[in-house]
Amino acid sequence: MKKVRTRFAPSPTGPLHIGGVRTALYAYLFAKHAGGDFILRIEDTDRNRFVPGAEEYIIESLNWCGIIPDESVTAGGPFKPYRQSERKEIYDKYIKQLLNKGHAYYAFDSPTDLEIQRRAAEKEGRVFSYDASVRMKLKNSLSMTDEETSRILASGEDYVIRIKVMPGETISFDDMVRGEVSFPSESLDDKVLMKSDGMPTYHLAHLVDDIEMQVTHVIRGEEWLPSTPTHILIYQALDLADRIPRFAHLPLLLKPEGSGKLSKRDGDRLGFPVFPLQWKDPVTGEISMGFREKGYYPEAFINMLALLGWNPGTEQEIFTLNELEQLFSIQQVNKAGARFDPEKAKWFNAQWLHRKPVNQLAAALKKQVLELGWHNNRTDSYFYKAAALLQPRVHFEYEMAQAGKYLFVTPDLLDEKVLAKKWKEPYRSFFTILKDNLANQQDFRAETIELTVKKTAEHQQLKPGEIMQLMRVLVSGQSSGVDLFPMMELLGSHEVVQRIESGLLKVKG
RNA sequence: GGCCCGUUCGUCUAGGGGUCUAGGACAUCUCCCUUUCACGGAGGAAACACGGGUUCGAUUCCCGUACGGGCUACCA
Repeated sequence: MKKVRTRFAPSPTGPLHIGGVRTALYAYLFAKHAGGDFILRIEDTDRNRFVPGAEEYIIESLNWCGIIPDESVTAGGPFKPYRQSERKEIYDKYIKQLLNKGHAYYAFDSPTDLEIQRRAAEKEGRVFSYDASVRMKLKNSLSMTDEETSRILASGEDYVIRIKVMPGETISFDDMVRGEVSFPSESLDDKVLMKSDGMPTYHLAHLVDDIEMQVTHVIRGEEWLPSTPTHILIYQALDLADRIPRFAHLPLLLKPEGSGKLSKRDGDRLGFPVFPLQWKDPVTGEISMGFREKGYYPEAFINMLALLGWNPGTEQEIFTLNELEQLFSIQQVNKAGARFDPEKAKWFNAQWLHRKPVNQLAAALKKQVLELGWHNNRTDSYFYKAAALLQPRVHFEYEMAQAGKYLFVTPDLLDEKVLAKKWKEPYRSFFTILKDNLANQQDFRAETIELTVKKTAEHQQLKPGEIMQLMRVLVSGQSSGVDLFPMMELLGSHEVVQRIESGLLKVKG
């Protein structure tokens, strides 16, 4: 049994979209589940679309997600180089083989020639396709004599090399997520294998590399499904039919609303990231937000992505990368496209935050509070307790300081709505008495505070329910927040008494 | 247009001939807990696109239709 090897092969044309990250994740999980290797290969055969910084961005993104390749440009490996632009000679060898066997041919049609063909076809309501039905009428080594071909080649004129697809065949293969898929060869065109600049196209390069790098399973997006039969034909032409990898074509990620696949525009329009990391366009300087910068944990991010199109068949929803590696199976991948739901993404982050150790949150909270300049003399124990109170009520770490502002700063405004609705002037004397009772209380713990409050209320013939909300507003300024009595304990007797005192002054009679 | 792929609650999905009165999660609504607020818990509303077959029986299999998506570049 051959060792399982999968790869993720992005092209460095910009930031990695979350659909791409998911593809990488599935390819990684598939390999790891089988105890195999995961390779990162950079497909940079198109010089025109190369974007500086994109390759580094891709590597950093995967790294942030914890998707660590066994072999890559940075990690090296037995099949280096892992950048296609550095593997030109290898492709040339394969091209020559195809040419020699008559499976590929030279084509001299200029881009303008082809454009004319397309227009003409369009006029007749057809779509031009460079295939067996027209190739003998075009300028190529099949329609010309060998002498002519040699002469043009020698003259240095631009040419491309195309695969010669024979009509009348049915190409079928067994896709791991879709099952048996088949195509008539007439529906295929003579795809360009080598461009006029001497670089191979994706179709040739990826296939050669997959063979050379001993890739066993090709896991990629659904957009590649229509070109897969051409790839199979190339394998066959190369006498590599017995080494064709298994294919798995993943469904696409769709927009949260409307139709079509998820794009950068959707993120901008609806206010959520579509990229793992923030990206600054080197040309326009435009900045696109990233999940990392939006406060998402990488664990939550990949957890969410993993469930977008895959499901283990149980009711568990929170998984570590490790668990995913153990449970992942390509048979459980859905066939239909999945809409990305930004709301559920937030929920995943909250779930992970609720599971974080409190001291991690305490450290984050401390940093935020210090940055805001709210208080710098709080003890670490204070931050720990504050973080513990805040933990269940936030979705992101960065929300903590603002959500618990009253734990650090005396409120200057009290919630008017609650006051208007619940305040009655007779309560003033109650709070005055309560304040004194609290001031005299030796043991200022949540339970004893609660007892004091209830006893005092009882003495004044008040129901605790009447004054609880008002007490919260007096102490925190807000109508909602962390557990009231633990909050008072944390603030301490002196602070609480002062806040009630100054709060009462702010309440209009 | 052509080729290919898909279609279970608003969204992510489980289930794949009878156990489906179609399960879970997000969002939404109600209630409970907390005489506060969240977390949490309980419950409600909410789906097998449609039409034909096959079958004793179809959400599940087959065929059509509709709808959605992808591809149709010397881009990947």
